[in-house]
This record gives sequence, structure tokens and C-alpha cells, in this order.
Amino acid sequence: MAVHKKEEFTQKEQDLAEFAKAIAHPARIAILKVLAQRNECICGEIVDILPLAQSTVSQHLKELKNAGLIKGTVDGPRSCYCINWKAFEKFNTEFNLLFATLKVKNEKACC
Amino acid sequence: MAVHKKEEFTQKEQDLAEFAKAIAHPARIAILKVLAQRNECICGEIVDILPLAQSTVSQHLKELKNAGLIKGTVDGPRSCYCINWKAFEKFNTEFNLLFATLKVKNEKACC
DNA sequence: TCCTTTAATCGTATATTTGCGATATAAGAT
DNA sequence: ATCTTATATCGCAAATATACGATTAAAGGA
Repeated sequence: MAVHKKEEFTQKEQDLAEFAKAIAHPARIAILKVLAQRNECICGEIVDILPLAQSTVSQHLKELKNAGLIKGTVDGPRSCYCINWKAFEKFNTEFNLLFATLKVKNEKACC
Repeated sequence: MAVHKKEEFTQKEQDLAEFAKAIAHPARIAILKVLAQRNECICGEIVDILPLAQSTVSQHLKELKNAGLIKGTVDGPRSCYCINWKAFEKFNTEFNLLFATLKVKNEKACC
């Protein structure tokens, strides 16, 4: 039954919501920052830095990957993640667009 | 037990995540758009426009309000909502800051 | 070949989110 | 005073998200 009416909104709204959800957790924001800080794409280091178990970090990485925000390549026994800059740029733009839309139309807010 | 380690991250990360969560649903993005489109702060119209029950819309409005993104004032038997432009501006800025941070440091992505 | 290291995945518990109908509330209209 | 209209809130069910430990998988080193 119901409980999942997301499909009834526009694709753009869904995409933006999807992206927002990806960064709607401090751990995932922290992960993105760590990935950005190093030019080398480490991975296990994230586990050391974050106050979370290895399996939990792995799950967060998976979500970021599913959202397209990061890329991951297997490198021997270890995995290498880094920010998917292209996708990021796209969402940054989309976001600014939303902000701009709301801004212009809402100039004479009333309450 | 565990299951809520958000406090262990920085305040800024938490705030940004909180904001992202507020817009992490297409219905709430749609609501913001409706509010922006009209200069008058309607409310019941949102129920007519969205494919959701009145109680569900009311809940989404509450979440947006809790996140500080909209303001609501009671006006007789009806409520009047509109975008809290100040808060919105703040988060827009925070967001751009995050994007900028990630961008600069990640110029030589590897994978 | 067996051990170690690194990371993904599985299973599970708990919390949160999403949604609805029903009910409560509050003000204006009759 | 009662009815209507507009919203909020309650109670509930189902779905998702968060977190962890245990297990699995895969590659390099002993």
C-alpha cells in the first residue's frame, strides 16, 4: 500500500530529494570531507577517523556510491574511493537553481 | 544503545545534515515551490495540489517548520505558511561553502 | 598452502520516516 | 447554540535508515 508516493512527484524533485538524502547524515558529510582532503583515495582511514564501526562506514560509502556522489575502484585487497566530481557539480547546480527559483518568487514574503 | 551517533560529529555537519534531511523528500521540495510561487501564504491549497492526505501534508509542513525553513502563523481557522527567507539564505550559503571546500581540495581526483 | 589484512555483505535490533484515517480544536457562519 | 471549514494531532501500520558484530571474499605475504 501507499507509504511510498515519491513517484508521484516530478523527476527533478525526486532527484534532488535523493541527493539531499545522501548528504542528510553527518557521517556522510564527514566522509566526503575526508575524501576531499586527500588527493589519494584512501578508504580504511575513514574508519579510523569516524566514530563508527567498519561495517557502518562501508554502508555509508555504499549509499554515497548509489547516489552517484563518489566512485569506488577495487585496488587489490583494499578499495579506493573518491568524489565523483561531475555528479557533484551537477547537483550543486541543481541546488543553486532551486534556491534561485525560490528566492526570486518569494521576494515579497508576507509572514 | 548506539543507533544514534550523530552527536559525535561537528555541529556544522549536524546542522547541514539536518537541513538536507528537511529537503530530502520530493513532497517537501514541492511544498517549498508552492509556497514560493504565491506571494500569499496559502496552505490548504497545498493539500489540493499534492497527491497526499491532509494529515500527511500537515506533517511535512511541521517538519519544514521544525527545520526552520518555513514560518507559520495562525490566521483564524486557517494557517498561513511561508518561506523563512533568512534561514534559507543561511543554508544556501552553508551549502555553497561545503561545495566550495570539496571542490578546491579535490581538484586532482584520482579514480 | 595457510595466515593476515582489508573491505563487503549478512543478519539483526532499534529508531525514524512516511502515510493514512479518525479525532480534536478553533473560529466563522447560520 | 449548532454547523461548517480548515488544520493539527493522535494512533497505527509499513517501510527505511542506522548501527553493530559476525561472516565472507579476495589478494598479498609467510
